[in-house]
Amino acid sequence: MSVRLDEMDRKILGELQEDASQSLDEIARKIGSSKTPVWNRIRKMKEAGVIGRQTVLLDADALGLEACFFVLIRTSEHEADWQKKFLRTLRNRPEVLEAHRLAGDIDYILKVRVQNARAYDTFYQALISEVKIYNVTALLSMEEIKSTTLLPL
Amino acid sequence: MSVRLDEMDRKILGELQEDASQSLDEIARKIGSSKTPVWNRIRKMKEAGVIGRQTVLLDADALGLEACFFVLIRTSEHEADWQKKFLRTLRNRPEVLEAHRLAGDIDYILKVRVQNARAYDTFYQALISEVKIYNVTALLSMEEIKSTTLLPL
DNA sequence: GGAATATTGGGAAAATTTCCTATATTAGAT
DNA sequence: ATCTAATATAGGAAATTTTCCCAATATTCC
Repeated sequence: MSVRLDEMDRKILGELQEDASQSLDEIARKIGSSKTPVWNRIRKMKEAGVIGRQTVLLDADALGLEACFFVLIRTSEHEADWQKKFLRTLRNRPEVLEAHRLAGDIDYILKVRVQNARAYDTFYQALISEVKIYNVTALLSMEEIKSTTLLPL
Repeated sequence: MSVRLDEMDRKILGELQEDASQSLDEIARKIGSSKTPVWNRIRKMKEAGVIGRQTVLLDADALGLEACFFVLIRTSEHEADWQKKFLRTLRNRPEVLEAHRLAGDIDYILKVRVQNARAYDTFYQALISEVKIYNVTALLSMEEIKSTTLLPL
């Protein structure tokens, strides 16, 4: 299930992160190998779950999703039932791109992408009507300085 | 440069987001079309920038990046020079996966992925030594409830 | 309604993936 | 150090896929 990654594996991951549409021959040439090792290693890393979904990154603005909020949530409820319902709600809402349970003062942080402030308010109203929340602070992004899926290798 | 997206475009984008390794024939079959329209539309949306990078999502834990922090930053400096340097610093640091300039009380939010708390501290020390920052709060993620690159269509 | 324009479906060449086989390399045991 | 076993590699061939062309169909605009 797990794999020990060597230098070549990491180079392959780097190339795939950078551009997953490259041919095996191209990747092999760049890292100084041939297509078979590249292919075998990719297959193994997929099996092991190191490599997950192959996807395409879309331009949110072009799709009309021009507003991005970070939402800080405090709750008074900490029972299992409440949490389960809360998680289900978040997972069902496609505008929630990220959700983390935090250590400390603030219990959860969300990243939410919507068309505009009005759409955020609609989301917010729906959220607080579904689950009881003690305190919410929304941080509005004015500028996306950086946004990458590339993990450091 | 810009494209008006119709229903078929959105279906194609949905399929590509879901699994960018699908063949054109497969996508065409799913959305009830044939490979040529799918191919032409993808090409146009790439040219228009609606479709960006094709990538592979890696398992951060498998790569040893087990700690995720959200960093809230307040600064007293708002001159162009300071900001330029700050942005450059963030873009050069691969552990910074997201950075947004915010409206309101808090000036910036970062998402930072590192090996562990010690590595975060190293990053933090490097950051504050490079640029003057008034106040920093780090929120430690205990659990990634949701993390998706799939934009709602 | 008819001409102009754009889009579609199918096909063929080029490129790529997938997998096989033979060779080379590494690791372990004596 | 040397042999053996296990593993990884390079190259090649079949199957699949991409890329692009063309004729046919559908759509738009007078």
